[in-house]
Amino acid sequence: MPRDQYHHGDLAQQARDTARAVLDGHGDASISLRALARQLGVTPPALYRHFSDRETLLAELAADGFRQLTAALHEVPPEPPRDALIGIGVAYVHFAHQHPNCYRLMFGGGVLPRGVHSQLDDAGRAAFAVLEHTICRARDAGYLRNDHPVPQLTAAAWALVHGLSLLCIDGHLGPQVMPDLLAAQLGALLLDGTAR
Amino acid sequence: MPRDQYHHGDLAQQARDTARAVLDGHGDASISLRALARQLGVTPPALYRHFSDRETLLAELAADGFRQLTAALHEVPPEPPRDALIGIGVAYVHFAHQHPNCYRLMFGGGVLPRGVHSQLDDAGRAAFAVLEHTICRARDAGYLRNDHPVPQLTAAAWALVHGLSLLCIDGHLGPQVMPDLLAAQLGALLLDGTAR
DNA sequence: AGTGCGATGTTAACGCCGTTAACTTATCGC
DNA sequence: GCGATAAGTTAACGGCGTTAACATCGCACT
Repeated sequence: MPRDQYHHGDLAQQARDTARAVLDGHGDASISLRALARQLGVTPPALYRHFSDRETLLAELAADGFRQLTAALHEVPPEPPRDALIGIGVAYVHFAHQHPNCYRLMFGGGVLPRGVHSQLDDAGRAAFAVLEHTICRARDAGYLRNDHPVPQLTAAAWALVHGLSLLCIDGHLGPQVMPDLLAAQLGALLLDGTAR
Repeated sequence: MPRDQYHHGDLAQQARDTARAVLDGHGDASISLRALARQLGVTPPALYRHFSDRETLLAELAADGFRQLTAALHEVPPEPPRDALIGIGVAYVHFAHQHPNCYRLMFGGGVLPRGVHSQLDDAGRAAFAVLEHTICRARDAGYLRNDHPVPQLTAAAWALVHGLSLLCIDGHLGPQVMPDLLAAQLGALLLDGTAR
């Protein structure tokens, strides 16, 4: 229990928390190490004792987001297959809608490179694995067509929920859409097909 | 035909071109007005005679991207409906794959706000209209189910191609995927359904 | 109890950025 | 020619990420 003077003991976590608040409120572009330091009553270089650079801090936030997402997906009941698949999709879009700026950071592409921050890559793969596992189970249970390879089915599902998440987040679908409902409807559409 | 001294006559277009090259090569984050001015042999404030700020320049690039995309979608043969729908999807993903950084700028969300740069909004709507129109035609021709509203079908199609584009661009689907082929396969999957 | 050392801060500085104000020069219509 | 205006310049402000060099705190060991 340190006195909050020189060593105030918890700078790393406080920095993460504050940065996360800024992220949620104003987006990753608004996260500035100098502003962060100011807000924490510390000089800018102090943060470099805990994060090798700004990008690493962002990567930690994104990895945390992936862990949250993974947890949310794990809460979806695994049976019956159809409900599990649609439930995963709804949970996915729901997460993105609840944490839009975090989601954009996680999947931004331009801002965080792959293959550099290993814990970020791992956390991302873990989230993906839940989706893939659900699809495998559904196919093994005979619910999905087996004339298409699993990676293709997975790509379709992921593309649909990922695209829907971003379109919702960015307001491209108009203001009054209800993401959870729409996710369920589009999930059903993918399962049943749009042609007649 | 100005001597390239004080007024070199074409700064605005040259700036757009150079910025576009930087965008394609290194992403929007690497576009710096100062570096741009340096590269064009001009002082930084000169650019402000032609662009009210950095964001406006980026918006012009993004709007140009939307116009390119719209043109590409218009080249897809409109018949028969199934081929038109899949063709639109393939062309869409193909564009994103060819101009990843431009596509990210167009749909980045965090970087360019809606409702601020009207020409950008217009260009975006025009691209969307092509997709929606194709779906309307297919439904009117009796090819698509009519127990779902058009906006829902449109959202499904758009979400799929948008999501697939970004997943490809960001390398989330592995290195050896072929975007055009995958787009055609997933398009068929959405039309025919994944359940059996 | 003293001491040395590593962890954790600080100060000062570098070079980059976007942007603005005030000024200068070129070009074009009359 | 000349005057308005378009298109450049110089100089400056404040913010940013990051680094090097230095200072201080607190714990582990003698």
